[in-house]
Amino acid sequence: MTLAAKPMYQQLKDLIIGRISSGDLRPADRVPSENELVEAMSVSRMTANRALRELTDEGYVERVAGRGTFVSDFRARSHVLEVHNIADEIQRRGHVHTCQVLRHSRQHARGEIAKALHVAQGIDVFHLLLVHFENGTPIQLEDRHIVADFAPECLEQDFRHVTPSAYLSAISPLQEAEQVVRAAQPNAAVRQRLLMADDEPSLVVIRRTWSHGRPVTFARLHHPGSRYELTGHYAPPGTPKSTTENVVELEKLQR
Amino acid sequence: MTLAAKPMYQQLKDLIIGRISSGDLRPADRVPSENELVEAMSVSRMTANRALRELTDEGYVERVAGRGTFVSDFRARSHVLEVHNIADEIQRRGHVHTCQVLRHSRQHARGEIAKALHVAQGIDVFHLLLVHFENGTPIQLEDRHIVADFAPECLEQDFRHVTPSAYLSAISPLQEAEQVVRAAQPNAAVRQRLLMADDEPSLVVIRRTWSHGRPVTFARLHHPGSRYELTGHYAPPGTPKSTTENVVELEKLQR
DNA sequence: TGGTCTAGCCTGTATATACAACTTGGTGAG
DNA sequence: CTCACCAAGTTGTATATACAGGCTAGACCA
Repeated sequence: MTLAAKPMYQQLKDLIIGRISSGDLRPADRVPSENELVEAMSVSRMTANRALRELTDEGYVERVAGRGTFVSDFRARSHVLEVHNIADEIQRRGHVHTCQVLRHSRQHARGEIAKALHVAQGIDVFHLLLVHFENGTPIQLEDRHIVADFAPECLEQDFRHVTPSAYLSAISPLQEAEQVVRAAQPNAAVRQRLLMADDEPSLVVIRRTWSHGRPVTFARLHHPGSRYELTGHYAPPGTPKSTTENVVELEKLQR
Repeated sequence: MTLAAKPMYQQLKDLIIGRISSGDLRPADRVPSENELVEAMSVSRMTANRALRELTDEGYVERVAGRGTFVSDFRARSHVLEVHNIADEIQRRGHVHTCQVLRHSRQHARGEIAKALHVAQGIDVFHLLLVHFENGTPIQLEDRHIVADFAPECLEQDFRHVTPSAYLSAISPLQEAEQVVRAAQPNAAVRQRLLMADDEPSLVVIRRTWSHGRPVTFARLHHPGSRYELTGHYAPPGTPKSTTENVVELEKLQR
């Protein structure tokens, strides 16, 4: 915590980000114009301009000269979410996503899970075990733990139609993520759920996601090696006009 | 191509990026101060400030109040390179990197390679086959093709001490990369080179890199699944002060 | 009714100016 | 010689102002 007052342009940014995070401003909603901020916040237009311009660079809002400033579509901003939501990826390929819920329960965190989520042993967590299908073929086994007090309504949720990552990001913006990718030999249970051949390796993504400074969910995502791959594209920072192209986007391809 | 003149702040950015790319300004070199730009370019200080501030956000330069503006360490800007260079990763862990050159030849591009590199069949390419060791244990089999006219001195290079990616980025900044990560079952040759168990899967990274708008190198990087993983960290755009934390950094962990 | 035009709002950029905070090098006092 | 201090240069922020250009709704005309 710094004691120094934040600069005004940052206060404006925080204000608007707060209204977006809280749901007060939703995607496509109109954000106050520069002149409205000038009057409401008693700042100069250049200061309001800087705040809105940086929010544009960071992907929170989009601006159209002559019309105004509007909250971005969430997916445009949160690459982390884009990575998360396998349903969207499948849909983007024009395929059909279905999901089978194998487990959906409340447990006490222990061992590795408690450690990964930075909670004490025995704290309540939800455990989800789902299989995601693309056009009827199993493509991902999702083994996820969620800190219970972050998502108290979790047990009421029907995860066949809203993926856990979409559900979690609706509760609160997922702000940071850490992931590990490895090749592994799945055990028999995983192999059976994903209809994998005996000698087929799996691609495992282990991902831990933070919200408001604390880890809230820990997921192991198993994929059949013959049917799944991660692709990434790296562009240099700055050259294109939009910063949304500056960040790695990871999406999987099939076929 | 837009016919409209670029805005002045963008011209300033392009100017400075050009001086960095050309080597005229090297890491830690001092960039002209705002007031120097004001005099030299006949712009207002706010315009120079915007140019330098955005270059800071994009990782090209670092600014210190009272001292000046300095070209960033290259590694801080070019995450693509950071991903490339396995020798650096190993060294960062305090381990010893060694390298064995299995093949180092000039070939005619054909089939998949020609297609990936966007060159006609039969065009000259260099082929490299290297094994990278970490503390004496093989950790990566690098199977790389390089467009010959991009790196004409390639055959003279000793890749035991300078990795191909370091060599290539020294020739010209690698500006764009595309990669695919998959789990695979390596063939016997790969398995033998990497000292892998019979049933051990491999993590394969296939990477294609662009410079000045054309693909210049195509690499298949095989890793033993039990000894290698890719880790990534995603932070939200904007919240921290440094943009270097906003971009994915991929590095591998061992043990 | 249907089309055109314009006033008004909005963003995008640029300039001139001002003050605060930080860093460095030199100056002067002890 | 050493320490304290100050001046100059630098970045960081903020304001007031100006003009160009995109967009839209409503006025206006045929």
